[in-house]
Amino acid sequence: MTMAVQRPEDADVLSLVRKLQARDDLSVEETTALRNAVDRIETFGPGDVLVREGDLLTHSQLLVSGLCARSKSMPDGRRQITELHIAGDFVDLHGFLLKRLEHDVIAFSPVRMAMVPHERLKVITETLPHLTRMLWLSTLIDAAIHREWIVSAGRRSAIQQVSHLFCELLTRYRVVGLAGADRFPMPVTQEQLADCCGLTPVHVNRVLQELRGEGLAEWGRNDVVVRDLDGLRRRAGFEDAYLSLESRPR
Amino acid sequence: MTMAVQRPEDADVLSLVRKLQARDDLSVEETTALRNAVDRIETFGPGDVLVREGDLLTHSQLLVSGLCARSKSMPDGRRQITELHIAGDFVDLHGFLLKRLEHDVIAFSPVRMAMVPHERLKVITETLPHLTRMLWLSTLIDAAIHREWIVSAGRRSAIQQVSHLFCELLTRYRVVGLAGADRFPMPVTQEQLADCCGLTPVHVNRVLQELRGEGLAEWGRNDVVVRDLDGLRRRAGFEDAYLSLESRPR
DNA sequence: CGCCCTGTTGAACGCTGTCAAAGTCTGTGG
DNA sequence: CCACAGACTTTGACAGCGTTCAACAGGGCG
Repeated sequence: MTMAVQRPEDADVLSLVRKLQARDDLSVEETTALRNAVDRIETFGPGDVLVREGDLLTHSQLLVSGLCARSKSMPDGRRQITELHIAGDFVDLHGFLLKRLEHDVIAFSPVRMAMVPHERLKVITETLPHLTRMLWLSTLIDAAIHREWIVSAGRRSAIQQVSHLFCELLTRYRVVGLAGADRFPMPVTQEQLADCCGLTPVHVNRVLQELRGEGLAEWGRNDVVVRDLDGLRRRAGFEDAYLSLESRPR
Repeated sequence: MTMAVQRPEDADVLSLVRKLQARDDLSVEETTALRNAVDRIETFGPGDVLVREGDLLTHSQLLVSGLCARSKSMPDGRRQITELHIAGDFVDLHGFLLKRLEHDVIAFSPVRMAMVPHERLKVITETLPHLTRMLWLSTLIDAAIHREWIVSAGRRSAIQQVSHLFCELLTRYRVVGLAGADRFPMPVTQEQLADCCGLTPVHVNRVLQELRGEGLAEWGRNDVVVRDLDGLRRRAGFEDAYLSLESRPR
């Protein structure tokens, strides 16, 4: 897939600002600093590798639009996805301090990435402590999501795992204002969904049929339609506390 | 179990300093700031709850000695542990910005905790940017460990999971200088180990027998003896890159 | 001495994986 | 407009890893 480079615009940080504002107020100075931290915009297509495992990193990438995933590959070729990222997520802010990631970040759809040089992030840590804490917070929410995925993989049944993931994504899309009334974007194959849940594509297929049969959710080519949110939450045992949706001083 | 309160000493931050120094140099000013951030020391016993899910937090706790765990409880009473913490780990530094944790932190052994008021952490973020980044880094390593556990729970067999956990703990204990030549402390029941791996205690028991039978590792009441580290690593597919053991400017 | 927690063992069950094949959709090019 | 290729989805039969259930053993501690 070809890659295009563009000039950044104010709209590019909108989803990130929404995401952070849901957890604490941001000042104008802070939102401006985020906007100015963006060096350029690049676009990629499905399957493109945005960050390769082990590479030394100099930029962090903010997902402006589209869907991407953190994917860990095993020696035998099997894969496990450890997080899905939607607009407003800094897909490799972890790389700002880790310097190398131990996994790939790959695009699941056409994506627009805002490139932020680590040097500018460093300046933020030296001049804007509250904004620094908010960026730190965003990585802590990533960690909380990781923990919930550990519970899913370790203790939930296949149908609960898929249900839980759907609840999580609907909630996160709502935070940035990108969910429909009862649906959210999901441009993902069943094989990729299987890699999220640690299942096989065959079994994911059966689970999706069961979810449809129970009237809970329907899997489409590009999105998921939630037919019965309460039922889905109950099926999943979903509680949104781990997403830290309270606005409070941080 | 009774709780005792004591005055902090320099030695209380030693393991943390070692852990951070393994990733980047710390200045004297920074190590002093860490030492002065400690308000008091408290001790707890096995089974004690150090942090309860949902509580509003005002301090973060640095584990000085002993072993503790992040534990998520499900409605049906089953549990999943999402991380084990050893000396030098800030068990709820995440709580500094999340303000509430979505899981419990429990002691697995007698533990010594250094209590650090959030107010003092906030001052660090406002005056010591590099130390702030190092503390942030420590939470990013937690997240990397979480991701590895997702892979374990999602894609590794039971014996690989247990082997991988042993490799991880031996490596982390070595960083803070608390591992023996071929062994590390593990004051944990098989049921608790099962909660780490998303398995049943019965199956964990069989896996431990298999590891012993293959001459890879032996499970003791208070520690694990690694008989064949290379073999264990191969069995687990263990790579230590996710622990960010390179010292470099951050 | 006796309780309770922890560890151990065996047998049967079942969720999910594996394997194989057929069906469907979509974009492409003739 | 149709034929075709390739990726994705769907289905069925069967196997296996890990669970469940039950019973028993061992050991620390009151």
